Amino acid sequence: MKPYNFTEIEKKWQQIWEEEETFKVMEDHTKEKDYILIEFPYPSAQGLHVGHPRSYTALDIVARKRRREGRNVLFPIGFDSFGLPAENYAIKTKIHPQVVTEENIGHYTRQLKSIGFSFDWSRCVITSEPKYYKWTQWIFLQLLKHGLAYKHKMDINFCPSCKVGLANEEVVAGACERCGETVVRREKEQWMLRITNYAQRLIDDLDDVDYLDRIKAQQTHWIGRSQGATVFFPIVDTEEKLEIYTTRPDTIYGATYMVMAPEHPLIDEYKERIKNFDAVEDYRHEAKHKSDFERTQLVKEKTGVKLEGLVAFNPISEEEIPIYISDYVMMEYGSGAIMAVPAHDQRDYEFAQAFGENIRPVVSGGDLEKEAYTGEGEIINSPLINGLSVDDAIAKMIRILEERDLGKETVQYKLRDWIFSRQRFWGEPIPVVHCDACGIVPLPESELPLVLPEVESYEPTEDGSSPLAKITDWVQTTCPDCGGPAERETDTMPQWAGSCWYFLRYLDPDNDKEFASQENINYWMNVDWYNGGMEHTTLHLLYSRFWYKFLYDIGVVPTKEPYAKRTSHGFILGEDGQKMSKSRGNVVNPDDIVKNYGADTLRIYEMFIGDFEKAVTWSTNGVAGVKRFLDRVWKIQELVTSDSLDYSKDLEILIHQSIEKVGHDYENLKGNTAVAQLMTLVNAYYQKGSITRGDLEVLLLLLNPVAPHISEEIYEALGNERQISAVPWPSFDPAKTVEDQVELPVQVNGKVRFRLTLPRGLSKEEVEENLRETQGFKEYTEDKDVKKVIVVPDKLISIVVK
RNA sequence: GCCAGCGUGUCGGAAUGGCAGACGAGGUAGACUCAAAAUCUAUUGUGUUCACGCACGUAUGGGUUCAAGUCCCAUCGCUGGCACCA
Repeated sequence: MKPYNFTEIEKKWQQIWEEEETFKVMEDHTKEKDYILIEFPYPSAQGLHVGHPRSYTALDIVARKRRREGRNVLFPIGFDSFGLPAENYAIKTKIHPQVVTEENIGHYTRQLKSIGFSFDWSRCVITSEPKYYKWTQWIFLQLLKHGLAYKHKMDINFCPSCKVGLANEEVVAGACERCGETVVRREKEQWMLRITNYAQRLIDDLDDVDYLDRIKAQQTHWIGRSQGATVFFPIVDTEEKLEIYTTRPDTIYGATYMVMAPEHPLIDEYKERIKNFDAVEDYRHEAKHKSDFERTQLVKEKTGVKLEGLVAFNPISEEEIPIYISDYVMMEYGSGAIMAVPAHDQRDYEFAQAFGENIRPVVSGGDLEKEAYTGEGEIINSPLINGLSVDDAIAKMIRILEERDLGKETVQYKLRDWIFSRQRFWGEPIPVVHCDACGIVPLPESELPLVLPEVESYEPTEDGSSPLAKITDWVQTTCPDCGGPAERETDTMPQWAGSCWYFLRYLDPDNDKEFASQENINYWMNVDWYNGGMEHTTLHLLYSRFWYKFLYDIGVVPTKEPYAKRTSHGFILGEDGQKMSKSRGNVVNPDDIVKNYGADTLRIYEMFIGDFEKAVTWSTNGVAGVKRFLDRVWKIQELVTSDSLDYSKDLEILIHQSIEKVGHDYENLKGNTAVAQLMTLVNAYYQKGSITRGDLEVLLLLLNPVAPHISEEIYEALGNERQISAVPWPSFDPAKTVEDQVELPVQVNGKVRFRLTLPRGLSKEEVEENLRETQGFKEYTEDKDVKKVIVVPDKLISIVVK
């Protein structure tokens, strides 16, 4: 017999699948569909990571299995090809990001094909292609039209050396990730998307989808809904009212001072009245130049400045109370100001201690000598609500505030609007112009796509604008509305834009009239199963749900949620248990595994390595073990001594069990135990020494989703005309998954003492009758009192004696 | 600090409340070989016994149960996420 030449076999089958378009999906809308989606990769210069095939294989298995169950399966692939690395590379080398991106996509494509995924390559989408991003721009224009995109001045992280705005992820320990320069805050006008309008729906609709609980929990937490009250505190001797948000209106009698964020606009408005404005300015300056990093590192020490000359009035306790500014209050949350209740909030407590402010308890309990008391208790020192519980007091105080027009019940979210512009080149141009006469004017749809112009250099400009700003003849244009001179927007969209809707483009990737035909959308949506990394839970996953809900609102998609089911895979760590990285030298290249062990070994190993959801450590020995398994599978061909398509009698039960278990495990991302079961089956075949053709074929049918090449090869060698990919998934007979006889362990006072073999299916009474006959029973109950006999039919017997 | 999850042999890991350690790796012994690799066979939680066996054993301490790795309470440790969010 020929040796197992995986290189040859894998090349052969990959070629067949490509030529025969085996996995091309048909728009046959009469069939039941399954839309199975993996997160499309960013085509990095490093090439595929061994982490990629883990989730791709798991879902490829599901796709391959479900096709064989007669479903119309869409399992597409594409590339999320806009992004920073290609641009940074371009700055260094002057090579157009497009060129690098194309090369990388070519590399990824070859790698992915070498692993034998059953993607429908004919539907490949690439987000940096104009025919794709035309529709990303189109969606942006719809958002703009519906008031969900707006420009807003705000502080961003800015690297003075690179002259570029940085995303939070690009700031490491307060410094620029690329050059190490200390990052400062700089005010810039940014495009924003009103994701906050959808906050409540993004929480509520999680009830209707099947996501892992931890994904739901993380999203809910990220959106961060809280319920409380807005209260207005008048500022003495002015018409002004300071608006605050609190979740504890019950403690308002304990509000002995107020704190505003350093950026609060009221400060400038009343600077004439603030006697120590210099000190205030110094503090504000300091706070502004503290990076987010420093701000959070200095959590312990409370700092601030009292505003001399401005005094607030607590409208419930009717006292005048001082106002401070402090950077522990954030401008971005609530209204940028708080009522400080030092007795019942730990931060306020610390601040009050540092500044000698009055700590007045209004809820009984705790020890205010040590810390603030945040628990339940009876309201005290609060004439209007004394004696109530916290919950009742909150409700009553909100009523009082509303009656007296001093405030109202309010819901707050931590979620902020999405900063949607980047001062970068390699992204979708934002398709609007700035016209002196008309303001911001969207491009008409007919002018889409607005394509990226050629630029000389990819460096940002002096003032931190996108390199597009330097292309004068591109920037200078005419206003689509008035025909007068206008300038194009030079910001581009963030990396996340293209991935917000790519799953819709797969449905109809070449359509140049619509982003996808309504017919196809109606047939394929929702995505039945979407798998991706946990790191995308609060960004990509949330953003794309937001866009999809918007598309639903404007009537172009039929469902409220894009993804019916979401699962997540764990990371693969290097052999040393550390994250794989070049500098650690622990990177495993999937190409090497394919070359030295074969794609099937890689695929099986990635499944066998451990619990799909957990982080796992790469093991070269483990890979070798899987290869040994496939060698054994290959050599099973020599064990076939009968051409019968029936299963061997003494293997029948194990085979039926395996069909059940392997199918179940594949569907539940338990590739590890599915593979273990296949190993058990193979071991049993060897144990028996001679098997039928039917025995081998059923093994191949089960093995095929995880190891498609070797299984097709052996199946063909057995003389089958059809490929396994066209053979229905095998079925099992539940009656044949169990033995006629069962061996029941007999526990005496919780310990297994002996066993009893009985026919399956006996009633409790029958089992007990049989039990009482046994030598063991007599032995263990001799001169003892049998308290209880518990029979779990076909499982176990438990005897309690005294 | 908060949220989610985890803790099982030498290692990766299995176990709808019902025989803990499936499957794999590694180790040990043997077969084949001049030898090695590969392959095959046996063995492999700890203690104790010549042995059948017996006792112990799923981070720690307690509890519920005829029965707990699994459920409950507390503690310790680890991982991921969030974090001066009022």
